[in-house]
Amino acid sequence: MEKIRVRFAPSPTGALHIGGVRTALYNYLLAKKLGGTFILRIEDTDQMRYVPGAEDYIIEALAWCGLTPDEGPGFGGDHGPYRQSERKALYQKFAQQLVDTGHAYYAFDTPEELDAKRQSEKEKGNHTFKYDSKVRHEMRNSESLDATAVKTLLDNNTPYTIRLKVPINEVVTVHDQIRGAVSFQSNELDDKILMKADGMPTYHLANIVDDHHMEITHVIRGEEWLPSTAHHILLYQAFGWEGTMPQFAHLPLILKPHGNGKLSKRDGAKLGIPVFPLSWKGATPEDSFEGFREFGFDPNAVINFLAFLGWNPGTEQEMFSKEELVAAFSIENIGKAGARFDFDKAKWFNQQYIIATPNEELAAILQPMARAKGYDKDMAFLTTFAGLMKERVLFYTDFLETAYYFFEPVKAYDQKTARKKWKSERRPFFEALCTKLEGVANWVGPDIKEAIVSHMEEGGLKFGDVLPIVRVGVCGTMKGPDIFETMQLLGKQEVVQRLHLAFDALEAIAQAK
RNA sequence: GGCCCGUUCGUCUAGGGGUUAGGACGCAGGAUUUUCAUUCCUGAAACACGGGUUCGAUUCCCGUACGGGCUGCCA
Repeated sequence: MEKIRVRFAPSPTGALHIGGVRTALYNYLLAKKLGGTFILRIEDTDQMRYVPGAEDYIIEALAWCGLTPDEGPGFGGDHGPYRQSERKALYQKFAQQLVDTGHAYYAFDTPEELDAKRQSEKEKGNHTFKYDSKVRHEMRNSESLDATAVKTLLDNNTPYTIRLKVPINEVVTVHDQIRGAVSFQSNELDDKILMKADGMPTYHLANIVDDHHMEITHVIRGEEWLPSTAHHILLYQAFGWEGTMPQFAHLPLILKPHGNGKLSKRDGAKLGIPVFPLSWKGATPEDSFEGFREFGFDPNAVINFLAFLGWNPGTEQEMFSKEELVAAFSIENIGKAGARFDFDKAKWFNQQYIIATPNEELAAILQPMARAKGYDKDMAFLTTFAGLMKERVLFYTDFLETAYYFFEPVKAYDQKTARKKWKSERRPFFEALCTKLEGVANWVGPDIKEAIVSHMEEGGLKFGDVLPIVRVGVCGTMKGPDIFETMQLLGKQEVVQRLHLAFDALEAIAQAK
């Protein structure tokens, strides 16, 4: 059997949406599972919407997710170039071929004329104007005009588009791998523009020409493309390429967490959740977004989460490494209905990944983040720290934010604990505790605990009287890892120093009430 | 409006003519942990509706409703 070839073909019009990442993922997964080739193709045929930097973003986002293309711009491959703007001549040649064989025609209607037509039809109460087989003879094109008129227009360099001449009274059937047979009446199909007046092809033409020349075997893309697939099949037929036409699989869309419609970039800003893999700095603040990476997500968790938005393995396993996803993936297990973006589930996946990651790896991830914050701690410290904290964080960023007190002095003390637990008359007891701690020869958790417990018993106090003060004194908060382990990591000098400082602060809070 | 796709707990979903309709997230309660979290246990929670077909439909068919997509010289 021939090796499969799939492509991910984004348009560089801005940041790559998380839905696009999922499309890339499914393509990648299928390619890897079948030992095929995963191709990246940049569909930059719209000069108006082109955004500089978007292509770099796409490549960096795929790299972060571990979805490295086998072929693509900058990745090599012998089916290039992989940017559509660099394949213009090819599209022009094939568009011309279609005109010559009677499958397409020149259309001289200007955008203004078309707008006016749409407007007048609307005012007449008709349905939306459609440029199709029923009206093309009323328009200005090489179907309605005689040959000499057309030649004159062409000789005078009149701007024109090339439109697909959709045949009449045919049924076009898409055999979708996910949805089965989907049929369209050709009479319902409009004469899609194939070549724009600026000499660039539209998606439809470029897509078919490229998929054919790049020998694509499976087209896996969003459901929004299902309606135009009928046109695509017509194009394959017009070119005589039906024999090598790829298989189609149209993916269900990713929907908003709440309310109607598909997930949009606005939802990210509105709900304070990431909808892009990486942060994106657009021209305006409204066009700038925080990404999953900057939010503190592990890319493998994002991949795992995304894989389950529209697909499932058919078993009850939920945690999948990329390799396991490759092994388990199949088009048959892709769902048909749109899936809501569930950020709580994404958080859960990330938490599970962090817990499952070895402490040393966590430390390596944390080190650059710590340095950026000016925290200068070695790998041994960070490794122990990671082990202490990993079961109580959701994101990588949480490590250094909620547990900042491992790196710098306590900024604030928990008011409630201070008021409830601090007793002025016990100050001598706690001062003595510090002295006792200074005497601990082997500064390790169990010995620290023993020192505190024995001092507590001598003073006739209970755990509830002593530990909250120690914890808040050292950490400022009642939340955190085992206090004795924490004290060990922080070191004797630091702990004793913090405790002395804390007694004053706690006293002040208690007095203030 | 037209065309196309879809519909199982709040969410992601498994299942499939006869099941106590399964799992996960989230939620509630409990155990462990003298903090928080983790972990474990328990619980509430679903087959959109109406007709068929059938001995029997959540499962098959048809409608309806609802949701989604497309309807650009965007992709």
